[in-house]
Amino acid sequence: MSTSSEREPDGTEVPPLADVTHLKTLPTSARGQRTRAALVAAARRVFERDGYLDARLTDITADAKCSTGSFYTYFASKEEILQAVIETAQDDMLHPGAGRLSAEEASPEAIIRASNRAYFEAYKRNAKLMMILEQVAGVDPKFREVRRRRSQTFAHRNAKGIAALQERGLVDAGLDPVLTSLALSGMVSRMAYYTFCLGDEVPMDDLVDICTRLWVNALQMSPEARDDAWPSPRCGTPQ
Amino acid sequence: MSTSSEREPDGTEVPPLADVTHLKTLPTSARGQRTRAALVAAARRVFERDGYLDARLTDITADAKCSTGSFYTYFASKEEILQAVIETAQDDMLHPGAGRLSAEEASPEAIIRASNRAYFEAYKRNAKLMMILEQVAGVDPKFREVRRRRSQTFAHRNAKGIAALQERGLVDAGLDPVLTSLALSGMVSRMAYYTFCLGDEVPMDDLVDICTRLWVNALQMSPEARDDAWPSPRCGTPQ
Amino acid sequence: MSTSSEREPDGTEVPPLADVTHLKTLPTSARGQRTRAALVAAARRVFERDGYLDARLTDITADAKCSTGSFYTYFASKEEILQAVIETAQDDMLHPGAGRLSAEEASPEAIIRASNRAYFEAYKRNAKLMMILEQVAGVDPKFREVRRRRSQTFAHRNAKGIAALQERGLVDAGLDPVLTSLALSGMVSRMAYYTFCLGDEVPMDDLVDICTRLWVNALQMSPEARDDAWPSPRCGTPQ
Amino acid sequence: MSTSSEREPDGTEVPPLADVTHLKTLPTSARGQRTRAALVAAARRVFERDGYLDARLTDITADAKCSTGSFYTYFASKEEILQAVIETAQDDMLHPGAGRLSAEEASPEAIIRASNRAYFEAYKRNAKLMMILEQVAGVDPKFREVRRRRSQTFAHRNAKGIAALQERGLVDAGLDPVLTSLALSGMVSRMAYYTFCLGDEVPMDDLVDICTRLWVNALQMSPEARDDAWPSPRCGTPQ
DNA sequence: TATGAATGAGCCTTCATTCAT
DNA sequence: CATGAATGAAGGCTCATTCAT
Repeated sequence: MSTSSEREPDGTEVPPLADVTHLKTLPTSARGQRTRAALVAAARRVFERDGYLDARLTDITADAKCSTGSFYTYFASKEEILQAVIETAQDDMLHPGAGRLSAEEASPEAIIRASNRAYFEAYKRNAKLMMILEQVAGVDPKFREVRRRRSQTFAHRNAKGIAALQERGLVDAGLDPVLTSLALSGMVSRMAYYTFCLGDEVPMDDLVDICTRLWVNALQMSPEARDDAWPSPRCGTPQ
Repeated sequence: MSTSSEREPDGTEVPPLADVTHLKTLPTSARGQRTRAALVAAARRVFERDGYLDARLTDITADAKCSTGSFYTYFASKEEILQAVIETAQDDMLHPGAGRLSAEEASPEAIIRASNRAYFEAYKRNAKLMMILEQVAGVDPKFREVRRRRSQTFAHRNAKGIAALQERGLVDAGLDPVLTSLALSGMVSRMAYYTFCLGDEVPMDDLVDICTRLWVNALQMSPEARDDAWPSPRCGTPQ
Repeated sequence: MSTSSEREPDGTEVPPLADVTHLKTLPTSARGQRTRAALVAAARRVFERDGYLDARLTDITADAKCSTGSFYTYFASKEEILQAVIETAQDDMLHPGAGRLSAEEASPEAIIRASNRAYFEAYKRNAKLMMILEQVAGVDPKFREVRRRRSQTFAHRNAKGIAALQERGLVDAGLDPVLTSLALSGMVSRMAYYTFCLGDEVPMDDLVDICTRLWVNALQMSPEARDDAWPSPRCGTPQ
Repeated sequence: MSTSSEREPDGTEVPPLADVTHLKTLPTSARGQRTRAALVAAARRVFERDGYLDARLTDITADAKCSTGSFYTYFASKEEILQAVIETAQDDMLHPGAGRLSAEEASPEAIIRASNRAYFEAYKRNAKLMMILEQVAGVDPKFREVRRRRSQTFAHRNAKGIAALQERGLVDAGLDPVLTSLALSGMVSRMAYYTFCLGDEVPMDDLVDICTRLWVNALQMSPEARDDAWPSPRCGTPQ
């Protein structure tokens, strides 16, 4: 779990996606850890079933087979357990671990394509949780910030990639890398939301194809450049 | 107010953005219409100030200087008055009335640019209401549907424009016009949300520039085509 | 309609079954009378459909095709229109007009039987209204009084009949005529309530048979007396 | 408390008078049981004072010295606590425990008399609650059913007693035992309602006398039979 | 006389959080 | 550490009645 600040492969620090300063310390005993884990798992089930706002703490504790009092042994509030639930999905979202292509062996387009696919697949796996996050982000500024950090992590990564491609003269140098990354990453995340949260049922391959093509076009990547090996950071993973 | 189905300039019917079948009939007397209008205006103020979920009906009626009972003369619930509030903003969002360029006198790029600018400006004017809509869409499927219809109205418009440009050979013929429109329109609306709802403070001109450039690039519009006059439907207005 | 105090055949005064002192005077114009009658008819329909407590005045005025304001032209309150509705049924209940047997031509038992049958048939015709009356009597002392007067009218009638039979030596002289009448009349009205309000589905003939037999037995009417002509007031009509 | 199905002395099962399937489970801890009992006692007091419909939940919790929230720990609604209140009175009504005469030592008439007296005395003790039950039975079908079951319990008992007397040739064999029991039991319960709920102030002894006499007469019990020992089930307890 | 919009007091219910056992 | 009973503020909604037009 990404409970402490991490570093990207190039050494840039990745800000934690949520404020992980727990009021409650993690339990030391094995039994305590089991109870805490049961609560987090139960909370995810209940949140995904009922939504965050409609979820009752008693449903969570019932599902976790513990008393309401025990809840407060591990979490200070309903909010805090949601944060814990979200954290369990962050690794999966940030480092999907699939489709990682080394820059030496893959062209820029292939890397963008792989990143997009990895993103969409991770989003699909966590779609219900993403809906929860959208729900609370609409209500609670704290979770708007959580979502913003997640977006920025992706946008920074991609901005760096775009800038690198610009330096190598492979893409439109007139594009502001930060705004471009923000826009294109937002485009991909929006598509993911439409498809996996709202259920618009676009086939996975079509999603990957159209987004990759639009990225490549938007960056004005020259035909020859698309096949070039692309040295440094990953790019194309949207926010 | 767009209470009845309308038609686009080209004759296509625009679906109403919300189910305008009121349970409560619109008041006939002038006095009733005044009261109803006062309630809708008050509701908008209160929703924008406190958010939808935290808004209390009594705050609305107090602001509208009428009794709680009068509220229920015109609306069956908080939900229903929100729908009415949203309707009052729909015309402004769908037909900004600014920057309309006739196809005879403007190039495709100019039209896209004008549409994007008009969209961003309308979004800015209604930003708080858009946040409200995001908030309730996260909570209530009925309003997810309202938002979805709004998106689809824009996406359909733009898909038609893209298809027209493809027929004229001015843009990448390999792009699926519907998915492309969905993606690029989503990109623009996401940028609007970042900027005007989350307060990321990007200057209006930069927003218009980057989005227009990315549209043009993504569609692979040839340099000469950008200056072409572009006959039929507007394009570039994002969802 | 029994809007003024009446007299029994023997000259005894029958108390009005409801306080018929109208706050509102009866309308003089033909139009007014039509509207009032429409309201009373509508009220009966709505009360029978929804019950008194759940009936809304607006449903009544809507059914009567007049405005809410007009209601108060004719009635001072919801209570008052219920009284008016009940009055319309009183004649039917008190003077069923069927099965009246002259004492010269009928035996005591035949008269009791005819009275019981007339009562049950009148109750059946007005069963829903009787349920309404039970409902409001449970809630409002004013209507408990209405019901009590109705009971007493029957009980007085019957007490007189029992006393007459006792004088003629045809029935058990040791029975207090008032209490006996109260008990036996109550028995019959209870059976009517079970059957026609609660829906216990006892055939009409069985109802009449069992009640008549129990009356005759309870009074210890001698076999020969049963066939005797029975001079004066009707007897056996329960409360 | 009669929370589980019971058996009559002769082995017949007595149906529970109310659906005792609680949505809320009975509290296990002593503290919980104390609170629940306090609420039920408070509810009875408040209902008897204000009537069911006018009773406010806050009055009940105030009287029970607990918070409004605690009410919902034990009861799902006002309706449900009324059911609980009624149950506490059922034992007293069904098994008054007074005047039970063994069939070996008492005549049929003595048993009827004792049963009537026991019924009237139990009714008097619970008169206010009986009014509440009448009130809600007029409004809520669920409680009409509760009342119906109570009636049927008495009616079944008595029907059995009547049938036994018929078999022994002591009473009119031509009477349908079920309808006869229904009618005579209804007569007694009606008298109880008049006297103890409407306040008609008939002395207890007169009530017992007249009802017993009417029962005995109605059944055509022969003078010698009245003194007979009467073996099996109790009879005369009205509904 | 007819209309129908306006009134507003009143109460049931929820559920995150606390704390005595 | 575990338990689960106790807490209590807060607000949406109804509908009989009034009254200006």
